[in-house]
This record gives sequence, structure tokens and C-alpha cells, in this order.
Amino acid sequence: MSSSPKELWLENQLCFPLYAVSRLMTKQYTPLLEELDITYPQYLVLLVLWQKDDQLVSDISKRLLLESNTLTPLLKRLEQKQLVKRVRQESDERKVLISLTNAGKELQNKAVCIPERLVENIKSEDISAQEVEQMMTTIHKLISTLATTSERLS
Amino acid sequence: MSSSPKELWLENQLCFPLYAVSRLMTKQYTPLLEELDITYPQYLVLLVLWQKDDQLVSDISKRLLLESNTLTPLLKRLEQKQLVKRVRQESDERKVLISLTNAGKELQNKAVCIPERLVENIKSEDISAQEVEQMMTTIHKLISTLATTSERLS
DNA sequence: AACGATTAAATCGTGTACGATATAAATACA
DNA sequence: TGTATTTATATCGTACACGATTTAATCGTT
Repeated sequence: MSSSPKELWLENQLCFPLYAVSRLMTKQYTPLLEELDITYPQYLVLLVLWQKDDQLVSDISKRLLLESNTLTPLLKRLEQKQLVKRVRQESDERKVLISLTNAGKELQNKAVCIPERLVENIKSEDISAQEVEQMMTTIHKLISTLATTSERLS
Repeated sequence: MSSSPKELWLENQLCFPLYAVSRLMTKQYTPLLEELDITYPQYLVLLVLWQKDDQLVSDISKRLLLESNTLTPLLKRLEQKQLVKRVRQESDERKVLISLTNAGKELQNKAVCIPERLVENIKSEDISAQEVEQMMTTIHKLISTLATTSERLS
């Protein structure tokens, strides 16, 4: 069936399954987030702000592992939707503080049901809660390994 | 520290860790793939073709879970790089067969070392091979669950 | 005070992702 | 044999991602 060495098979590489599952998971969120009129990365930013309001672009950047070149336009779109304010700090004009508007705070009420609804959607007989738990533990370890190595490179 | 219910914490949602680890993993590939002058999704397409040459756009689509709206421009870029040919089938003019050029086939020789080099990079004392194995098993189950549910919806 | 180095965001260009729609070919079937 | 339906790919518009660079403000050192 295959001509290539098995190291190069799609399934045997770490990358593809992670890439595929990430995209599929995002697609699960999409219809739920449409009700809030936000995208998935916008939802992540709001999660960060709901947990702690008034954060710098650089704070959000560290949290989501996204650079300003991704965050700046995204935050401008959230500002257009009147969900956040972007205010340049007086004490240090380089920094921009991101704060939730009232609408942004209130959106949290519509969002609280999302995690629950999502878990409902992906429930499967084949996959135990304990198994998912374990996967998450490994992924968190992987993230800290990879995040520090890519930090070292930049 | 936090004002939001813990269901809405970034770390407790399935989505963010999967999203973050996928992007971090892709970044690990980037410098290796630069040597081949291809991007990560282009690499995935080539992996599919190296395993079995001469596949339809729809075959690659099923394999990578990417639609034609993503694949068509990507394949055109691979064609520009002279790595693949795109030939419309005579028997059925709707179908487009994707085949490796000689350069595309030869690129495999430069790619064989990538999986090994990558595993080297992400090796960590905290993470056992068995643990990664287990994570992959769970992720594969998740993918088949999610892929079938999203198929049902479309 | 002066000026090079650092830092925080923003800008730019390229390449995905993907929903929605379009196009054109093949098929079904009345 | 038309004609409605389905299928395979392509096109379009929007929104990320991200490397590279720019801009402007602050810091550090002399």
C-alpha cells in the first residue's frame, strides 16, 4: 500500500493528530460561539479577561501564546463589537490596557453554559473521563516543554 | 484572583490546551521545513502523497480533513514549486488528480530525518514515551468521534 | 543631557482555515 | 431526451497565525 518509510506515515507523526484534533475541536465551538457573535480566538481572549479584567496586550500574549501581530487586529475587532476597551497607559505610553466593557462582562452569562454543552457533544462510549484527564496532563507537560524551548529560541 | 466560575478558566477547557499544543508543535516543524522550502500544511499533503502517489483532491481532503477551499490554493502553490502536478481526469472532468513530480519524490529523501529530529527536540524528562503513546491513543479516539459528528452535521 | 539598547505594540506580507456560494460535469430519472 | 439533482472542485470574503520589520517610548550607561 505504501511506498514511504513508516516514520513518514501521517498517523505515526505527532503533528497531524494534534493538528487535526485542534481544528475539529474548534469546529465544535463554532456554532455555540456564533450565538455570541464571536470567533474562537476571540472567545479565548474573553476567557482570559473574564478570569481577570484589565490586562495588558503583553499579559494576554503570554497567556495565549499569541504575539501582538495576531492580538492587535483581533482586539481591534473585539473593540468594534464594543466588548473591550483599548487604552494606552499614561505611565508608560508603550503599553495598552485591555478592559471589558459592560457588554463584554455581560457576555459571560451567555458563555457559562458553553463548556458543559461542549462536553455533552464530544461524549463517547470509547473515551473515559479519566482517559481525557490523563491526556490533558500530558498535553500540559508538552506545552510547558515546547513553550520554554521556543522561548529560548527567540 | 479570578472572578469567573472555574468552568470558564482557560486551563479547564479542553479547547485551549489542544489549540496551544498544536500551534507549538507546528512551530517545532517550521525551521526543519524551511530547509525544504515548504510550509507545515504543505508537508502534510506531501506526506499523504509520499505514502501513496496519484490521489484525487477529494482523497487528500478525506485524509487531512481539509476542504477544497483550503486545498486548492495550497496545491496550486505546491504546483508552482514544481513539487506536484494537477491533472484533470479525462474520464470525469470534475476530478483533479494530484501527482508528485520527480522533485516532489526526491524531496522525500530530505524529509525522512524530520520525525527523528523532532522527537529529539521535544524529548523531556517529565514525559515518558509510554505517556505520549497513551495520549495519541486518546487523541485518535477523539478525532474519530469528532470527525464523524461533524460529518453528520454537514 | 545624550544616545545606544531594550521593550511594547503595531504594521506588513504570506499562507492557511473555513463558511458560503459558484461552476461545471456527471448522474438519475421522469 | 431533457431536466433536476448530485458531485468535485474552485472562488470569495473574513479572520486568524506568524516571521520580519517598524515605530515610539523607556531605560541604562556614561
